[in-house]
Amino acid sequence: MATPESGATLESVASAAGVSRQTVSNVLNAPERVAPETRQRVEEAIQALRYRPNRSARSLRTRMSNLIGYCVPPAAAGNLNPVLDRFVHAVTESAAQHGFHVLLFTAPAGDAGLDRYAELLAQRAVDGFVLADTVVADPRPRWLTEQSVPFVAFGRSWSGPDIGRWVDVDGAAGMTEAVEHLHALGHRRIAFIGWPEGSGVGDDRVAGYTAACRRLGLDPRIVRAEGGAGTGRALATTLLDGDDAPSALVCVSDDSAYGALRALADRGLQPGEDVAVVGFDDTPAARLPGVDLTSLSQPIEQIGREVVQMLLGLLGVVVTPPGPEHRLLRPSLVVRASSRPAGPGPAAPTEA
Amino acid sequence: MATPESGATLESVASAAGVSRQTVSNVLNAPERVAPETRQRVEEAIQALRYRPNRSARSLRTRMSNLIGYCVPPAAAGNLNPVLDRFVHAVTESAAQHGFHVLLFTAPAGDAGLDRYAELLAQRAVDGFVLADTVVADPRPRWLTEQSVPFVAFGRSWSGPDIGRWVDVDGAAGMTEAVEHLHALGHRRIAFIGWPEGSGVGDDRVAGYTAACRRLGLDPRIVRAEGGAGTGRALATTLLDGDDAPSALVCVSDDSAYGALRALADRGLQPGEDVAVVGFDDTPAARLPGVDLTSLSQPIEQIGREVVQMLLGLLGVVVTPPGPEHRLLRPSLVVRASSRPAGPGPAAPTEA
DNA sequence: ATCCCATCTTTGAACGATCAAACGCACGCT
DNA sequence: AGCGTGCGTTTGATCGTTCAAAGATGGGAT
Repeated sequence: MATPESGATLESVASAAGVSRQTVSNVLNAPERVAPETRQRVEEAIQALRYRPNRSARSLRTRMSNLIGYCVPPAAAGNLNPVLDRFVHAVTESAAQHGFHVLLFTAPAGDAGLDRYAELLAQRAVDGFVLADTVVADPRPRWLTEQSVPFVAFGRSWSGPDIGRWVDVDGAAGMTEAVEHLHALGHRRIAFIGWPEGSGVGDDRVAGYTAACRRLGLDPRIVRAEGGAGTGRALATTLLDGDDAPSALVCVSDDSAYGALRALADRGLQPGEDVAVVGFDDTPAARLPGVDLTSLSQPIEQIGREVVQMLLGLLGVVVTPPGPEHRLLRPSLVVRASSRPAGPGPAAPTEA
Repeated sequence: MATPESGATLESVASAAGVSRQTVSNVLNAPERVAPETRQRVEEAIQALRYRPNRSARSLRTRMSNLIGYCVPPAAAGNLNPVLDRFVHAVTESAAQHGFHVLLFTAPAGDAGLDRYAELLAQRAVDGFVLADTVVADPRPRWLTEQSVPFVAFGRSWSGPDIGRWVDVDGAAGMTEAVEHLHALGHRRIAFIGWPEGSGVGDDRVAGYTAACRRLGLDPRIVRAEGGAGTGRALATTLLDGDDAPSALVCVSDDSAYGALRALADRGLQPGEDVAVVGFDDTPAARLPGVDLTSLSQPIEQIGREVVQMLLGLLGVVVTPPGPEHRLLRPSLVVRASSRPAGPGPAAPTEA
C-alpha cells in the first residue's frame, strides 16, 4: 500500500498524516512552527508518498521561479569555450545547493538580445541572471539595472561607470606574476603578444605586464593584433626575427601562445630552453604533451560560487554579509615546460 | 498612459480589450476560434500592456513546464567538453523555437544520480530529459523508460538491448572513411591507436577501422590503452619504433592523435609527409597552426536539432512523422596537413 | 472562577492561467 | 413560428501551493 504515485500533493500528504494542508506546508517551510510529534508524523507521510512540492504551484504563489537565467554565448566563439564550460558547471552546482537551477537560453549579441531577457522576465520564468562574456559597451548591465533586475556578471562592465555586481579575474595581477616569474628565471627581454586596444580584457592584461616591467626596470615591448593562434604565430615570428629578439614571450591568451609556440618550432627553437612562453587561461590543450604551456589558471569554480552567492543575496535567498559589490580574484600561474629549462628538476610526468 | 507595468495578467488584458479572460487566452493558444476583429483588438491590448503569459500559472494548469532537463556532465571529464558545449548550444537553440528552455542540473554518475532525475520529475520541474555522455551500463535509459519518462539520448545505449530513442554518430563509418582516405593517398600500413575494449564508443570506432582494412586487403593492427594524449604518445612511439612501422596512424580521438603527433615530433618525423595521422572529434585544437590535424567532425548542430525534434515529438508538442527511434549520422572527414603532403595544393592559410 | 496569552493548527482566499461546459445569437431549414 | 446548428464568447471550476487571519487548546497569572 501507499503506492508512491507520482501525484502526491500537499492535500494527499495532509490527509495521510491526519493534518491540514498548511501544516504539511509548514513542516517544509517553517518546521519550528510545528509540534515535534506532528512534524515527525508528517515527515513520515512525506517519505511514504514520496512527496515533492510542485514547483509551478509554488512559483505561482511565491512569485519566485527558483531559476537563474544564463545566456549561452553565441555559437563557437571559439577560444573562451573551455573556460565558460567549467563556469556553467560551477554555477549549476552552487545554485543546486539552494534549490535553484539554471535556465539556458540564447540571444543575439548587443541590443537585439535584450528582448530575450525581457521576455523571460515578463513570463516570470527566471528570478535573475548570471552574465558571462561581458564585452566593452555591453548593453546588458545597464539595461538590467534600469529594470532593477537582479543579476551578477562574470566580468567587469568594461565601459563607463562600474554598473552592477560582478566577479572577475585580475588579469593584470596575473600578468605581473608571469613577468616576475620570467624575470626570476633570468629573462630580461620579455615581450608581450596582445590584442588591439579596446578589448577590456586585453587592456587589463597588458596593463599588468607594463606595470611589472616598470617595477623591474625592463623595457616593455608590446605587439598587438586581432585573433588567435594564427596571428599569435605571425606576431611571434616578427619578434623573433627582429633585432634584439626577446628571450620570453608573454601572451594575452593561450591561443596566442599556441601560435607563438608554433613560431618557435618553425625556427627550431625549444620552448623553455631557448625562448620562454606564457599563456593565459590554462586551457585543456596547454597540458598536452608536446605543448606543455605555462599559463595563468582562472579560479573558475570559485568564481561560479561567488557569482551565485552574490545573486542569491540579491534575491534575498541567502543572507550575505553586506560585502562588496565586486570581487577580483587572482589567477594562479601554472608553470610547465614552456617556461622552465628541462635540465633541473625531475622529469615531471606530463598528464594526459 | 497604459503604463507597461510588469504586472499585466490575462484579466487585465481582457478588461482593456473589453472581452473575457478566455478570449484572450484563445487569441494566444487557438487564434482560429476568435473572430478576426476581436482578435485584433485583443492583440493590440496585449501589445500595449506588454503582456506575456505567466509561465508558472500556465505550467500549473497544463502540467507542462516547457523545460527540458539536461545534466551537465561531471566536471572536467576533459576530452569531450568542446563537443558537448556545442551540443548544449544546439539543443538550447532548437528548443527555443518551440517555446522550450533547457534546465541544467548536476548529478553524480551511475545509480546515485538517478535521484536527481526523480526529484525533478516529482516536482514537475521538467517535461523530459536530454541525455548525453551515455556510457556502457548507463542506468539512465532503462530507468527513465521504466518510469515512462520522455527522453532522448545523444549516444546509443551501449549495453544490452537498445533502449529508448537516441541520435548518435556513426563512428564506424567515420573510421572507415578515414582508412579509405589514407589508402587513396597510398598508405598500406595503417595502424589504429585505440582505447581498451568495452568502451562502446571506442569499440564502434575500431570496428569501422577493421572493416575497412578487411575490405581493402590491409592487415589491421591495433594497439590500445586507457587515456588521452599521454598514452597516445606512448602507443605511437611503440608502433613507430617497432618492426614494420606504420605509415599512417588512425586514432580513436583527437586527444590520442595529439599524443601521436608528439611522438612523431620526438623523432623528427613530419606529419602528413612521413607519417599520416587522423583523429576523431575535430576539437578546436585540431585546427591550430602547427597541429593541423585531419579529423572526423561530428555534425553536432544537426544532432542537437534531431534530439530536440524527437523529444518534442514524444511530448506531443510537435507532430513528427512516425520516424525511426534511432538516427545514426555520419561524421565528415576534415582533411588537414597531418594527412596531406605539403607539396601539392596552395599553401592553405591556416585559420586562427 | 475568569481572563489572557502563547502555542499549535486550521480555514478561506489568493497566485494566473487553461479546461470543460454553458450561453447567446444569427442562420437556414421544415 | 418553431427548431436544430454552428460560431463566438463567457462562466465556473481547477491545477497545487502559500499567505493572512482566524480557531482551538491548555496553562499560568490575577
